[in-house]
Amino acid sequence: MKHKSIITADDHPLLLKGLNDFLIEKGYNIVGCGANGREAYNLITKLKPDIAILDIQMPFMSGLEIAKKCKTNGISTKIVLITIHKEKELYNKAQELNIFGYILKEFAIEEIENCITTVSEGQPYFSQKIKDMLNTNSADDEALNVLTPSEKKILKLIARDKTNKEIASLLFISYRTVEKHRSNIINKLKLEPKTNSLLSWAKEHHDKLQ
Amino acid sequence: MKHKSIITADDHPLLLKGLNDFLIEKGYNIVGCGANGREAYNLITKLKPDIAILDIQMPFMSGLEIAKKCKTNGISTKIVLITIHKEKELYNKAQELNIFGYILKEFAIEEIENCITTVSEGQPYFSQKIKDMLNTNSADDEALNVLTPSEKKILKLIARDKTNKEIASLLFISYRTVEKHRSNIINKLKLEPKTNSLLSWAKEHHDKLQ
DNA sequence: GGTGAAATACGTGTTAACACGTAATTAGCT
DNA sequence: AGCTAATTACGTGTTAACACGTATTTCACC
Repeated sequence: MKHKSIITADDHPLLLKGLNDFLIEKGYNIVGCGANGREAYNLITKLKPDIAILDIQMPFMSGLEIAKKCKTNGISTKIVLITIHKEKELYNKAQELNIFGYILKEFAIEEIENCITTVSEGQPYFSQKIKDMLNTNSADDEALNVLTPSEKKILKLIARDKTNKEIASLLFISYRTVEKHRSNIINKLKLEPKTNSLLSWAKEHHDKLQ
Repeated sequence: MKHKSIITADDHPLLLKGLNDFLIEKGYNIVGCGANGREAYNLITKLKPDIAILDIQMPFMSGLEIAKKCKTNGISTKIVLITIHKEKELYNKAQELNIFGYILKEFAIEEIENCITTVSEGQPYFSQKIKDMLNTNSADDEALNVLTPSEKKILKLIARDKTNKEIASLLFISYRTVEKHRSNIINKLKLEPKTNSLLSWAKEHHDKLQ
């Protein structure tokens, strides 16, 4: 298992060093490492490693973009993302691309060996800790699924500080329709009956609105 | 210089490993390291190191809290904070406490040796990169300084979804006064003349409101 | 080809958040 | 003691964001 070739990449030099040192001490076969997304992608195309352990957030190219390009270019390197992001959105996106692993940096040391082992065998590995977190924190996410497509579209515009009339213009509908949607959204989300509870909610959850 | 005793602490195991490995390779005298704020503080009180390199965001006790306790307890350990936070607020707080250094994790490897050298000589070291960033990114921060204490207090409550009447009750003043403050804040911040521009602004900048 | 959900829209009314002007009181500073 | 900024407060008016009910059209789906 430890003969599998691995490359690593993170724009965080200290973290990259920590990761490399750890894996080398454990006897893994690190064949390269990059300081940003572009370097990482170049390494992958050149070395065609078995596994690439990548940060999501990197300059020039994100871990997700790298995964996408690998998929379209038919590179069989198995991508493992290692990140601080706990957002469900990213987690879902990761599962859609051919990503084999997703680890949180907080628990990297405990989980990374398990992850590499599992991924080496061709099985995906998604941190249990992430699953736990997403489950405990998904009340609002579920609420979002109650909304219809139009309602979601309007919510996004509300989060961008658009007034009802502006939204109406943008969507070529009456501002009264927007008002009605707004009212319906408040009902569905069961927001407290305050004047600006909807704007407030939209602002607080704007990261989940796309 | 390299004989100075140093302890490190970060709740991020990989990063902590990267930091320790790096410093040890460079020949520094690492006498201990902690995985969270409490461990870090215990190490400091026990070992009284010359320098403590701490993350800001840690469980149980933040780097800032540790600095504060060291100050009140008369411990002369020089605190260096190493963080991903680019917020001016934290930077300012750091300068108020007896903190000797402030480094961004992104540039840690380039700057940490300089920092340790400078701090060892009893001089404070604050990353030039932070200063650059704060200057380019401080339009809103400066705007905040235009506000009076009462106005800031009200802004915080607005960001917490309080209505004018609720704020009035909380502060034992008339809701008309709150309205006036609100109007004045909008003028000072030069917000666009929209109905909820203030709530919107407060929500977007609530992290800078304390 | 009917049925239900979604999208569209209006009538009517209430309220919170503003604008703009004015003004009294308080607090800090010299 | 005197000056300035801050805080407090009201009058008056406008508008955006709601609530609640109702009604038509569109569309997917069986």
